[in-house]
Amino acid sequence: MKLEQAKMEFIQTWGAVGSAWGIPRSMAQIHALLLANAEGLSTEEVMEEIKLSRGNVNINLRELINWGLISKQNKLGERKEYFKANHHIWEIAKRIIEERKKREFVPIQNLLRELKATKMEGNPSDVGHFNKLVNELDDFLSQMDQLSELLVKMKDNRFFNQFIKFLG
Amino acid sequence: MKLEQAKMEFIQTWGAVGSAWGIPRSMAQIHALLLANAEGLSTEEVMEEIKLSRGNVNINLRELINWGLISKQNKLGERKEYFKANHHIWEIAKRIIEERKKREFVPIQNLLRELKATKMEGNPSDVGHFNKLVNELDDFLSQMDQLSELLVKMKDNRFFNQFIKFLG
DNA sequence: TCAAACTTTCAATAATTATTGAAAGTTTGA
DNA sequence: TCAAACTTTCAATAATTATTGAAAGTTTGA
Repeated sequence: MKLEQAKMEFIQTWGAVGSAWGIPRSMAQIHALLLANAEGLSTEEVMEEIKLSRGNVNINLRELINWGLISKQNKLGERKEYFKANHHIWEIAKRIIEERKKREFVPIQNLLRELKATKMEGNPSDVGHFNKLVNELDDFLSQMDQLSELLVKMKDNRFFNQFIKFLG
Repeated sequence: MKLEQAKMEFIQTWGAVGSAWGIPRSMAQIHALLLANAEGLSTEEVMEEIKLSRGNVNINLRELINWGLISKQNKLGERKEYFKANHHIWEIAKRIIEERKKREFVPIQNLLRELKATKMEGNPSDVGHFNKLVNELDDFLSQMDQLSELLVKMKDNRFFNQFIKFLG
């Protein structure tokens, strides 16, 4: 199989999976493209490789920078900006976990904390059920939070491997 | 605060967070509503409480059943079907993890496995970089898979708590 | 067998989200 | 200071996804 072909498949799949989360397909595709290339690419090159408009590429490159998944590069004597992926898998995972936490955990945790602090009026047994739910969810989310902290502290597969082996 | 009001806030937030993943807002809202009620509700009641059309409620109730997050209930002497949430947090988490794995891990893992098995043609250093990426990603995803298996095996917060305390 | 009570389907539509591309903006070096 | 080389913005549009609601389908018990 030609390398180019393999890269394209990788980009397609990463894009599809990304959009199954809430990540825009183009953003995921651009990320995949940059991951697949050791060197940084320019906006033009990205546009060319995955057939996206200038605006789209510009916006999504910025977003990838915000996520901490890629960074700008300047080549000596060139004015053009190049974009290079962060290639350390654990770093990538860390960034993605953090971004998803922001969107998927924090809002619900904030609400739960608020609800816990509130005295409910209503049928006591219904109130009881609801408070139980709020408490259990909050506990659960705190646990997940702690787990993600642990994960984020790990630096590579090797450490993780031991950790898993130890528990399994 | 009135219980009803609190439930509504919970439903709203759960819906918003859900749609920040790939989960349809209505599906997440219906789930939240059923979680918040100890007893099962009928299609009519769900429609009434969160102002959704019959079709929408029907489809999303079915999807929640597919996810294993709710189940049908029949009340003695009544023809109507009632829908009741699974209220065990760890069960809920397990189902969600499994569904998300299907959508977010399996497709990329399949591709990676395929790519690993393929001999690439191209510039050796580019091929090297790409193969390294494929291998590292595959390793990483396997690890996450193992972690999720572990999580799913835990039955409640208490066990998880010890586990976390031990590691932290 | 029939009508009432219910559930399901699905084409049409609405809502949301992503994308385009041209125009405006910025930076650079001569 | 100016024009060339580049980046950014954003209104218009396209694409996708969710929702509606009426009609069709199914089940029940008399």
